[in-house]
Amino acid sequence: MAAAIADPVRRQILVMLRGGRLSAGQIAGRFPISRPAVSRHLRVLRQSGLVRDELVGRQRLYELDAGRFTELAAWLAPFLQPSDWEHRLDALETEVYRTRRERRAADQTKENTA
Amino acid sequence: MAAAIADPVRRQILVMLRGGRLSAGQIAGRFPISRPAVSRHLRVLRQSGLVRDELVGRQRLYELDAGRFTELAAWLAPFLQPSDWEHRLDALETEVYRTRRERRAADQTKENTA
DNA sequence: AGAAAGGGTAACCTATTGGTTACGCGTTTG
DNA sequence: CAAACGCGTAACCAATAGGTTACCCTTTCT
Repeated sequence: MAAAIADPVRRQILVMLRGGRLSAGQIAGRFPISRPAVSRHLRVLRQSGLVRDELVGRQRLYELDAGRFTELAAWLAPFLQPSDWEHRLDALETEVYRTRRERRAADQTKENTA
Repeated sequence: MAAAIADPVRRQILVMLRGGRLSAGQIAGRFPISRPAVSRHLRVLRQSGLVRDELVGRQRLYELDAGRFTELAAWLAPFLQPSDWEHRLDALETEVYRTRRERRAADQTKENTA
């Protein structure tokens, strides 16, 4: 799976898919290489599990599979320093951190009820 | 740099180095492949910047270079879901999170003083 | 039904990679 | 100072990866 992100074209594809689902043709159209070449990159990504595909009519739509990225992050995490995590925390302060506290509070309530 | 972690031997080496500095010979000794083969993997890791080396007498000691892992994490982060970060937060609750809050408090104090 | 569109697979070629053995060079040791 | 140690590099070889063109299947349009 780590080998899947080794190739620059495949990394590009992953970044593109962050913007939403794309068909094979749309993806291939954005690269200077031939369509079959892109098709094989897509196969590698599929087999690595980083990407999922669905057939819709005569086209095949691709989208990210978030689960696998979590595995990558899990492997990477032990190499990171605490300060790295702090930066992430800063970035997500308003997003995650608050909702997290809110759910905490909710859980507290439940515990008291139970 | 992403290509550096594509190879399983190199990933193994990185994991080994998490335990501290190791000489080239110590690293090579833990693999079934020949020493020159390992030596070239080490060169790839060196050139990728994930690893630093220092010559000590007639041996060459290797250690992780944390900075590059941060870059990897930065690339990976946009692919992760908020829930992933929450898990990390749980794992680091006592480590980072508390000291973070403590420093926050300290900064607050400074602001009031200034 | 036939033509066109979307897209994967096969066969093929070249460049890269990862392994091996042979070798060279600086550092330690007897 | 010579022998031994630690380790990188060079030359070579087989396997893999990534590109290309040619081909085939399925779905849509007329």
